[in-house]
Amino acid sequence: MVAASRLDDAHDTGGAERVFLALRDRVVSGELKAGDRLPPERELALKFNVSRPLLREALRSLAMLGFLEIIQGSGAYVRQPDIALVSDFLTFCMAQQPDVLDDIIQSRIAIECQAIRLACEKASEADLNRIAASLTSLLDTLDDPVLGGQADYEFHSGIVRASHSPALTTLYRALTPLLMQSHVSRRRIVPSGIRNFLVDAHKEVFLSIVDRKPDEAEKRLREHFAIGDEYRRKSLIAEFSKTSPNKQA
Amino acid sequence: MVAASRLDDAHDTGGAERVFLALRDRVVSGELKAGDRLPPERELALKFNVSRPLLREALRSLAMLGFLEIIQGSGAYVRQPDIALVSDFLTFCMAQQPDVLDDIIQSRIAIECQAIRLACEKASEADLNRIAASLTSLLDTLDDPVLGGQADYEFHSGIVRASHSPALTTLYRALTPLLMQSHVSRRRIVPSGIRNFLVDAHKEVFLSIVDRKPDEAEKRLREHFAIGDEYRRKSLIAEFSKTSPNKQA
DNA sequence: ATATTCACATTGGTCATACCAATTTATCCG
DNA sequence: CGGATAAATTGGTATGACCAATGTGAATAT
Repeated sequence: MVAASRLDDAHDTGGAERVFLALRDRVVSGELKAGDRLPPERELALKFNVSRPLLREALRSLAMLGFLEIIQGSGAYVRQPDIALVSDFLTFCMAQQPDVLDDIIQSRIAIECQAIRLACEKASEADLNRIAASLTSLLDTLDDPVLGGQADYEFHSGIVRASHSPALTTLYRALTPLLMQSHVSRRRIVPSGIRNFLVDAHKEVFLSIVDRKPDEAEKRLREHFAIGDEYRRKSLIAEFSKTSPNKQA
Repeated sequence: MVAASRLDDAHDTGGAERVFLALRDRVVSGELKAGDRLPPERELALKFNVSRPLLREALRSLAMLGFLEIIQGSGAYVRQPDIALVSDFLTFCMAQQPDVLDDIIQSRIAIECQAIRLACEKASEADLNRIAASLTSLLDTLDDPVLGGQADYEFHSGIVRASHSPALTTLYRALTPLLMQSHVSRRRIVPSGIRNFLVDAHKEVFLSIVDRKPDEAEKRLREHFAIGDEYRRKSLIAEFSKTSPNKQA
């Protein structure tokens, strides 16, 4: 009842799909746990009353979805699907829609703002230490756009992790690849003179967590995002008016 | 560079996977647009230097992932993958982790709180009308747990939709199946005397959007969620102390 | 001339079988 | 007992054939 979608419409799906669904359900229902080995193909083919090529279509599909790992000579093993696949797929789905790259930041703000509130409640000593460490490396990598971007990411993902919310963490991880695209490029255009200001913003956010003040923390985080957004607009306008100083209606 | 994951590790992947990746990349790169028909299987098999069963393993996998729709007698057509598949997968990934069902609500709060801020900026007349309509049907279905839950969902998804953020909307849609599980059941335990109070909370949230006051809107929405959460706790405790009045350490 | 129908070509769906390659297991020899 | 080798197991691939659904176009009836 959980995993539905179009796949299980009453439609007498073809043989391959029938097998695919049967095996998939056995995995999602927990009947097949991670690490379990499936029976040999020839045996499974008999059990499902299909030929081996058909059965293999189903197995291969499950493997591509990350439900199975198939090892030649050994067998097919159930495995925990990796969030990275969701991420890929999500990336693709969103990439199809126009202007999503500019919009994806909204998901990020959403998750982080909720995460930081939870972090104010639940952050452990270790969480705070980790975030503090990323703050330090943020300071140390001010001049390196790549390392700096990485430190920045670790700071923010540290907040999400400190929320101790698996759902938020999972979502954030799924969005990370998409975020990366607009992330590094954004940092590249930040005027060098203002970097200290950005660092201060990070510090303030961090301190609000330490002080366990959710409202303040979220407020500061939102300001941090807003400022970044403002810079992006400004530099976009600057770039734009440089090439075509008229077009702005 | 976008969609990476383990699939394209240097590994000289097997033939089927090779074909799978080649075709998948042609889709994600836009070389194959939605609606395009692939060459016949026999022809493709030749082009990739694989046998038809092998090629079919790849095609079937793509179909299961939602990249293709295969129609007997007609052909294989590229199609826009459906978010519902992401949803399924996300559902499964999260379901594997313990206590996620209680935690998924955090994702919901995150998205809606960000969405409501955007909605305050961008909500159109039509958006407001839609939300208002769901408020009305919320009033009309106070006694029906199913219809009431549906109206409730329409109210909240209306807010998300009013944000005009494709990213938030997509994510919300992906989470919906998971939300549904804890949604209806929660409504069922709301004491009937307090329903008017809940309706008022919805009204206040709505009015804040109409007034275009993001901070107020988010605050009220958070209160709305907090109250729901409180009810849930109370009824859980009540249920708990009924069956085993001691165990609480 | 147009519409309907029917036969044929195209294309995916399925099967059976054979053989190759990697792994695992059993066996044998030291 | 342990390592090496052979046999069995298991996935990987190929070929060819036939069925079923669809699409196409020609022949026919109106």
